[in-house]
Amino acid sequence: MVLQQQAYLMSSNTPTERKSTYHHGNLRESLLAEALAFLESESLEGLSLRTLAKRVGVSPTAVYSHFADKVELIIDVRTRGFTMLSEYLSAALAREPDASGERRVYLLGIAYMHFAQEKSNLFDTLFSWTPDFERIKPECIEAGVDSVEILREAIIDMLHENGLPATDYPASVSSLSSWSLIHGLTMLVKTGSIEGAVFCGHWSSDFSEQSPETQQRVFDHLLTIEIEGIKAAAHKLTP
Amino acid sequence: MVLQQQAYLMSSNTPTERKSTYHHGNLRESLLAEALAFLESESLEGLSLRTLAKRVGVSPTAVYSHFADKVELIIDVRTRGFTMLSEYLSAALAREPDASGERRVYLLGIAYMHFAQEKSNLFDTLFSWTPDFERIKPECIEAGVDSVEILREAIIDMLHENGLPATDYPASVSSLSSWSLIHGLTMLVKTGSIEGAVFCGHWSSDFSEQSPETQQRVFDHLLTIEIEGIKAAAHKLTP
DNA sequence: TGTGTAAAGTTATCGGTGTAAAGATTTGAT
DNA sequence: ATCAAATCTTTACACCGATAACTTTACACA
Repeated sequence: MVLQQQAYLMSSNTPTERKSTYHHGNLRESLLAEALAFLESESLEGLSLRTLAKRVGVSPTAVYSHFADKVELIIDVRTRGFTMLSEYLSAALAREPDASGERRVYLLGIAYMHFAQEKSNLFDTLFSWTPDFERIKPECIEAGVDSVEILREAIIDMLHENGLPATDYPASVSSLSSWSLIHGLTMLVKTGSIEGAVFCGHWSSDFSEQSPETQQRVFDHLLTIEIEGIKAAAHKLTP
Repeated sequence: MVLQQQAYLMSSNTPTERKSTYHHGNLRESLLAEALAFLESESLEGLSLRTLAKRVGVSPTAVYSHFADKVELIIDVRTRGFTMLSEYLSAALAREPDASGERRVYLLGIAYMHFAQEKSNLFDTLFSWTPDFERIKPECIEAGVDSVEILREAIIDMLHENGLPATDYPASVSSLSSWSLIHGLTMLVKTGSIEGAVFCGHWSSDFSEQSPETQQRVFDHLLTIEIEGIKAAAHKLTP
């Protein structure tokens, strides 16, 4: 690393365009960070290796020293994204340490939707894009599983709180049910499918134009249906 | 049209590459049909105007006589797709004309997932792709609303069958809840998110490797939770 | 029955993209 | 000190969406 510092000391040719090192030193990490930064404001569709390389200050094809192709970069971005989602969900629960299981299910649902809105393009990269099956990396699955485990634990506690069977199968099915509901709602809101569909004509205007209170109340009702459903159906959930 | 037929009679230059007409005559329709055919086997990401034009037998830029750009073509493909989805759902109900409301909710859920699997790339085009807000066409919304209306009617009947309030608000919220659940499950299965997440470790293997019976049973349980939830929460659903 | 205008399709071309191949530079182990 | 491996650059190619200027055809109107 001493040698690396020496490299930084080497002077550049032009004063305007100073390129102190031939070797970037941390290119792979920089590219992933830059990709995540890019997705803060622009969609995955608009992401290109060339602009990424330019922003990092490297030649267009330098990327290929660290990623086999564009797909592999996206794959690795996704792993980061899933980790970020898990941390986001954990943070939401940490803000209310003594929350009951049922309350935690609620908090997770809200947090999930918030993440999808705040990191909209990243969320799309996680759930509206899939690599070919054979290219999926175990690290990515690992990162993804964490999120669901958090939900699963909340569900199990909720089942216990209500004196319901909380063995593997009912816990799995209830988790999947809750996740599907929240994920579906999130996607439908994000893609604008709800506008003009369910509520157009039934409400005064589009869903996104409703007051936050109205949106909040609808969300609460959906989760009420979900939780009441789990309570009512739990004893029927046998493999 | 007589003149058009005359045009077809004009001989071509080479015998291998015969181009009988300068004017295609039905290009817009052909392009949309070809795009839908393309999505039968390949993803939206891989769809290009150039290959579309080539398949239809027309120059690369002829597309621009009928579509402002690639986005507009996709927009119109989506309108077709939503119509196809509505028809698919209607057809599923037509096969069981005397089904109860609750039964129809079930049938719609199954049909929705089947459509998403059979027309996977088209489904992605409908729900994982969105044009800029200002480019949305009313025809597309119209076509999309039809599907939800079918579900909404089933839900209303189901509410009536159970002596529950079936006015606008509870019907809307229940519809949204059911749609979200089915849509979320569909997306999670399609993107492979479920593999390795909820069931990895809790079941013997990945979800898609489960027997159809097992998958069916899980689906049934999810819908049981949903329907029981609506029944249990219906009286709480006030605006 | 011409005839001219607008619609429909073509060719040429531009900037941008992913990526393969070959060369230049740096690093680090021997 | 040297040399191979890793890293980055240069060059090049095929493909893509899109624009502009053109040719061809269709059709309304005289």
